[in-house]
Amino acid sequence: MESDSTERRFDEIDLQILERLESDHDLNLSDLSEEIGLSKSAIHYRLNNLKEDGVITAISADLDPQRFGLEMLVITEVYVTHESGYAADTGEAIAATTGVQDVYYTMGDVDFIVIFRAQNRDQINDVIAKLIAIDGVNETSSTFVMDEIKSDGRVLANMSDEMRENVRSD
Amino acid sequence: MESDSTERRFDEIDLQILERLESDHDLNLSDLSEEIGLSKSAIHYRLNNLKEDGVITAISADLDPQRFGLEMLVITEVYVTHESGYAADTGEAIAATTGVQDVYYTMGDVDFIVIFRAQNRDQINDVIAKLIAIDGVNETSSTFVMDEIKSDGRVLANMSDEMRENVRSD
DNA sequence: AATGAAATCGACCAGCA
DNA sequence: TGCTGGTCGATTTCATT
Repeated sequence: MESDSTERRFDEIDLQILERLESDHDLNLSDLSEEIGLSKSAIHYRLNNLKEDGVITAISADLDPQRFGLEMLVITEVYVTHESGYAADTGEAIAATTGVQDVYYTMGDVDFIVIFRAQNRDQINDVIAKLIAIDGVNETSSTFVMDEIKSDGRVLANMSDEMRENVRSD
Repeated sequence: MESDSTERRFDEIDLQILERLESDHDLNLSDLSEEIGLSKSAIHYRLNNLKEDGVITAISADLDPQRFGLEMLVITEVYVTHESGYAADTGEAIAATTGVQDVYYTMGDVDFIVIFRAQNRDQINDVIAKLIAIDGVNETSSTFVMDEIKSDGRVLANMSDEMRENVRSD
């Protein structure tokens, strides 16, 4: 599983395989083989390369948060105190807070944007209290998400034609 | 693949299976079988139920955005005009914008929070221009993400012990 | 809901272009 | 390096409890 995390290029076959598997990995290698017009072994060979190369970071099961009672999604802006220099430690502490899903270190006014899920209001308060207690955190401002209109971490599925062209080898 | 999207409860075995597969589905059913102390068929049986029940929404390949040159992540706040009533149409239009990954309809000051990736500054400008052009959109304010400290959509992995207890059937 | 046996599918290998 | 066909091992399915 090697990965140097730099951009690379893909031929149309790799892009087709990736696009398909990014949406649904529960498939017949035989079907894919026919659709693309390449033997099963060849697809398997390409898949192995894509995994070793770190393009595919994992095969994972996607779970529905609703079925676990996680009906609330909160986006919190975190401001750090001016005195603290680079806020790397603060960022790590935020990321280590139980329940926190995403932590982004941002440019500009706000220092961190934090996203987390909760089953009820008490849990929301708990997380915010933990964030405020972190060394270097000065202030927080939370927004409640009323509707998750789109939440789609897929990479290729969200790429425009132009973006796709930029990674094509042909 | 039935799903009524309501909360349900899980026994410890289901939770163990889900926790494992959420992180890595490149599994060895035999290993899982030994770890958990249940026959391979039984685990497969439970897996089928979890899929049909909509708890597992998909098995998918996770791709590294960096390898596709998507080195920039942007978070944009979108404000709608006061005249437009419920902003459902506006939300759908935002979600349909090419490149956009997440769209959240939020309470309070800001109306939508939009997250998208780009390969270069031109693409960022393109997306923002498209957002402003949408009917009902009044103003946008974008923040550049300098460091993606944590970005982990896994559900069970981010649940606290308390949250986990709340969905346990035992 | 779980089991074991039978059918099916994916992983790997040696060889080839 | 990328692909093929075949073999072995693993998984999915099914009848049965």
